[in-house]
Amino acid sequence: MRILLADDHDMVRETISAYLESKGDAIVALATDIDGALRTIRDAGPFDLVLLDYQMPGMNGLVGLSAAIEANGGKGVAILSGSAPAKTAQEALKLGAIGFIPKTMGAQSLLNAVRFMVAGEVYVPVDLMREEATPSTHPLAEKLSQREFQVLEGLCKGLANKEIARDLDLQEVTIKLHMRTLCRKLDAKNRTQAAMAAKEAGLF
Amino acid sequence: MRILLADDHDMVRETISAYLESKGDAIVALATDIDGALRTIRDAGPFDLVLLDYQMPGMNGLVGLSAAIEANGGKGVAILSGSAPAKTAQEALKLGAIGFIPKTMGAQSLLNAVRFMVAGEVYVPVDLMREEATPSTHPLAEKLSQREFQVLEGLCKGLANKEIARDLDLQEVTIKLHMRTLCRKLDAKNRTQAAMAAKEAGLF
DNA sequence: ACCGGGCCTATCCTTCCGTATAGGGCCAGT
DNA sequence: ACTGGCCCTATACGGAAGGATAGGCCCGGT
Repeated sequence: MRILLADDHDMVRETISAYLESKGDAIVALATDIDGALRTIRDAGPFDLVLLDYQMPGMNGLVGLSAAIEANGGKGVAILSGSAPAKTAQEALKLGAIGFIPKTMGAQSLLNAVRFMVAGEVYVPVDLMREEATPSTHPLAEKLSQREFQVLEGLCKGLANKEIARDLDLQEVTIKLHMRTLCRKLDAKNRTQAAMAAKEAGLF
Repeated sequence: MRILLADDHDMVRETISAYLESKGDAIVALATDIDGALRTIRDAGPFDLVLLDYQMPGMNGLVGLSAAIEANGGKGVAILSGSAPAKTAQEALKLGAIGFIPKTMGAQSLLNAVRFMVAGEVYVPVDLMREEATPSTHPLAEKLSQREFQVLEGLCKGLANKEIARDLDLQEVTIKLHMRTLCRKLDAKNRTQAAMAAKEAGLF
């Protein structure tokens, strides 16, 4: 099977490709960014499977994914992600990805998943499906109430209290209240620190 | 040579260890977090080299590094990092790390570096040294002046304009000025969005 | 029945943020 | 010599953020 692996980390790219080639019977082409990946797809024809790192130069969000899917003409494209926000996985699948693979997955499992996807099946790890069933369950987010979580989400978009209030159909003062408890719980001095803490924890 | 590799991403951990064991003549022990790494070091005696992922459960910042260095009694401990802020590398070395390895490095280079460090030498990639010489050189940061960069750094710590002004020995108004141009350049509506953008870009 | 916790709202006040306007100094390229 | 970019400062104002205090609603546990 012919596979294209695109990841900007040389080490990750080379070791994973070496693994797939030795343990699996794969022929692996490599790319370091979206542009390189798209070029390789066009030059070397469609691959049985294209693996795209989620965090890579060029593919802001998932815009690069659509381009790759189109370029690879029918055959599968999957997303490879280090810190998987679960929500991203759903969006990727909605855009037509054939799979979503967190790097927390084992190497042998990766190989199995790759074979599965090459066969045309859609692969999603059970962890993410479970996480979809029980909406949140995040180590840091467990301390927060639902409201506080919503407010934090607005905060991380850089919204003002008034805007968050409008979005949630509440009064501005209420947002301020939540913001204060939020800052306490996240051990932050102000909204910016709270936002950074949330970002650091991988929420949003 | 006996090596301990600690990384919370199963895939990365297993493929890299497979590479080191097949291409290099290494015996690789594995751990998924700091606690596991420390336990393994104590149980299985000191390793010729310990490789710690920078972003891993338990090791907030570099506090886990010191513990590992102490536990490994004299023999080397190195940091493995995905997004290398260069400054972190210097701090790691200051704390007694024997090396700093960005994952953007090739697999063969990793092997060379590992052999080098096992021999007792301190390894740092030239990229980082160069980056130290020419302070910044960041894709997004190239648009920013030095001052703006400093202000952004303070912002990302969650500091108030007044505090940033004190740190840089400037007037608060000046900070406000930079903050405004900063927001324009980062395409942000306010300081929070600017901070998130910086975080997103991997600065700090 | 009572209490506590989460939630929403209100008023008041201080401080900080964001913006505008208007200077001056420094240095590099034209 | 002039322009333009970067840097610093000053004054001023409206609005937002942050904090304190106080009250009411609903629900689950004692």
